[in-house]
Parts: sequence; structure tokens; C-alpha cells
Amino acid sequence: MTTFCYAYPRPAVATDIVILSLDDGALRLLLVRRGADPFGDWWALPGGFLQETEDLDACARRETEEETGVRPGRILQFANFSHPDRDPRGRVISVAYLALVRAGEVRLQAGTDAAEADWRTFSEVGTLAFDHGDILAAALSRLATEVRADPGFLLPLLPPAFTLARLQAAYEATIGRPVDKRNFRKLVEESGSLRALDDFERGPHRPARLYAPR
Amino acid sequence: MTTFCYAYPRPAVATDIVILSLDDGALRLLLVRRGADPFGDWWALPGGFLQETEDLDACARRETEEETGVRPGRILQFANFSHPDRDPRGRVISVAYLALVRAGEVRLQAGTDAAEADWRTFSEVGTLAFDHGDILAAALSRLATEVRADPGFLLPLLPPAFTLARLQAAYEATIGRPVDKRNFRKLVEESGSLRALDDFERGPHRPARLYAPR
DNA sequence: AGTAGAATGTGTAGTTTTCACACTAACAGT
DNA sequence: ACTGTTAGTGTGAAAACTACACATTCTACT
Repeated sequence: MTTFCYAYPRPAVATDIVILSLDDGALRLLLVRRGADPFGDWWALPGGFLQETEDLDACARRETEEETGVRPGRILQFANFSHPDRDPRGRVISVAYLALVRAGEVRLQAGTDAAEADWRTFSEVGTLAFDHGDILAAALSRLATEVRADPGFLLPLLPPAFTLARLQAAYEATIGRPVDKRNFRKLVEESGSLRALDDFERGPHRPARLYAPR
Repeated sequence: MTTFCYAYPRPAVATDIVILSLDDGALRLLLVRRGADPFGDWWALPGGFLQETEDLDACARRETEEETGVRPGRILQFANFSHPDRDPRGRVISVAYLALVRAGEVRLQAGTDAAEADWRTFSEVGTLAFDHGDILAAALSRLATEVRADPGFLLPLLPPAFTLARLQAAYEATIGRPVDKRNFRKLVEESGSLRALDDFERGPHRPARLYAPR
């Protein structure tokens, strides 16, 4: 077995990714159930160790794809977690990322360290392994900040064509309060990040125009 | 000589700190001149490797104090720099911090790896070692964002008592454009982060009221 | 065919916030 | 006392934001 030796102690460096998806109007979080101790059988954020030839963004992308089968369009590095005792196995620095993925494209894959993977709404999330609860809280706070600055941040959650009502529902789910329909439409139309399609979603109501990211 | 061995390769983890001070109305950046290769004799950001028992914030605080003698009130972790080839000596992840310190309290100390330390205005900053130019650019961008959100972010730059004119000058230096005096005063007074003192700064003009952080 | 139900889509007025702008006040130095 | 210098103060116009109500258009059912 090869080993890697250094003159000074080095922490392991990992990325942990808060992967959110929108299903049935509610935000869902991808969790994996740990297969081994510490925290065996606990639910945790997906993530993994940085490899020698990749940078942190590449690591987060790779882990996201390994866990969900989705290649996320944009990922956001939002904090580091570095308390010396945050992992009982030894020193691990975690670089935390936020990724938004489309529910329809997700293929869950139980990974190497993960016995099981599942989507959970926030109310179904219990106590997580390590300090992953803190990471999740920080992610949601950051998400709300980003979304308030630009509702278009949410676009990766939605399918290629969607109604404004669905975008508004995602917006309300992330900032935590309802907004006026007309004001919201004005906001996103003026932001210029959407393109109106000529298709409509039909149902037992007036057809709703479909939009796509510009 | 002891060595530290692991089953997988690990990057070294360091913090690099963009330490800003306000001198004579202009922002200045603390740089150290490197004593050894790579980039021997180049100017670089102060920084250093994470120690085993400290978290990243503590590392950044320790390095700041070692270089300036100042214990910064608040430090801001704003990005990671992790390109595999960013340091020719090997894999080094840099966690970048921003620290604002009071000019009056600074005692420059040439550190272990630093042959020399000095404050530079931005126009005097040439090409920096490693990717420190990128780090600096990211820091200034983040600083402008923070300051626009709350001018009180700048308070650590100023002495314990200061005039509104000096705060305004610092504000203008960071966001890069002048602002109206009356509007600025209204802004900071309403923000509630200042306390009006009963002292005045005197000079060949009407005395200027002094303020302190609340 | 007619009707009920359900969600879409649209304009405006009141309020708040932002921005631009000019003069008087008080001191130090001569 | 006179001059130069910076401090300190209020208002009106424009823009941005917020709240709010009703007609439209489809499906499904009777």
C-alpha cells in the first residue's frame, strides 16, 4: 500500500454539496445514508475528497454527477467548514457548495460510501451527520440571498420550458413568503432572463404561457 | 525529521489575507516580499499554512497579527483558490480572507518567510506572486459589495473617533465613486451603527463632530 | 350545449425610497 | 476684521416599490 508523506501535517480536503431539486412544488434536498462509521446509517450531504488533479469546483461537479447523474450548470461555493474536531476520523476541511438540479433528469445512484440516496423535503430532514446541519443552514441562507438578488438563479431547478406560476412557486419556497403575482411577473420580465415561448401548458383552466431561460 | 503519512495524497491548506488599511485617505494593501523561491523577491499577500489545532479563521487571524501586530475585529472568508498548478512547489489550497485594520495600530514585522513588509496603494501594486493578483481582485470586488450593503463594514479601518468626512472618504475609495455629502450622512445616521461623541476635531475650519462605532 | 370551476393574465394609484442640489456656520491664521 | 476652509443642514423631483380586483380562457361535468 502506497502512502503519501509530508514534512508537516495536512488536513484532508473534501467538498460537501447541498443539492436541491424542485419536486411537486417543494424544494427537496439530496441526502445519502452513510454505510460506515463514523455516523454509520446516518443521513449526510453527498460529498467526497478532493483528488490530486482537480480543483474544488471540479470536485464538487464530479461528486454531484456521481450522486445524481446530473451535470449541474452552475455551482456556488459558499463557505468552508474547518473546525479541527468536525470529523472524528481526523482533520477534514470541508468546502461547501450549493447546486440546483432539475428533478426530471436525476438518476439516483448509491455511491461508494453511500448505502442509499434519497430526496427529502426540509421538514423530513432530521439530524445530519457531522456538521452537515450547519452546512445546510448556511446553504439555505445563501440561497435566499442569491434569489432575492436575482430570481433567475432558480432557473436550473426548472425544466426547459415552464410557466411563470411554477417559477414563482420556486421563488416563494426559497425566500419563505408569498409574493404578489403581478409584481413578480413584472420583476422577471424586466430582468430579461426569460424568453417567452409560443407554447402553452394546457389544463382545466386558461392555458399558461411557457417560458425558457434566455 | 518526523514526517506525516496518509493513505491518499493531501493538499496543503493555507490562508492568504488581503489586509487593507487607510492611510492619508487612501486604501493601502499590506504586501510582503518573499525571501525564497519560488517567486523569490516578488511581492505577495501575507499568509501561511493551517496548523493542526486551529480552524481557518484562527489561521487567518494569527497570520494577520503576526504580520501587522493588529488583532482584526472581523475577518471575511471570501473565496478559495484551488487550481492544481497554482503553486509550483505542489498542491496548495488557498483560503482567501479580507481583513481591515487601523493604520495607527500597525507594527510591521518581517515574518519567517518574508524578507520585508510594506503598505502599497493599489496603483503601486505590480504583478504579485502566485495567483495573488486574482485574489486581490476578488477581494476588492467583494469589499465593494459588502460596503454598498453596509458602510459600517469600513469601521475597522478608522480610529476609535473619526469625522463623517473621513468615513465618507473611505467609502468613496472602496466603491470607486464620489457620493453626495448630505445623502451619505443621512445613510449612516439612519443605519444606527454610529454614536455621536461630544468631541470635535478642530482645524482651520468649522469643528467637525467626532463619531465612534456604536 | 351550457355551466361551473380553476388558474392565467393584466393596470393603476399610493407610498416609499432615492437622488440631485446650494447655502449658512464656525473655526484658524493672517 | 477679514479670508480661506471644511462642517453642517432641508427640500423637491424622480424612480422604485407595494398593494390591490377583475376579466379571460380553458377543461370537465352535467
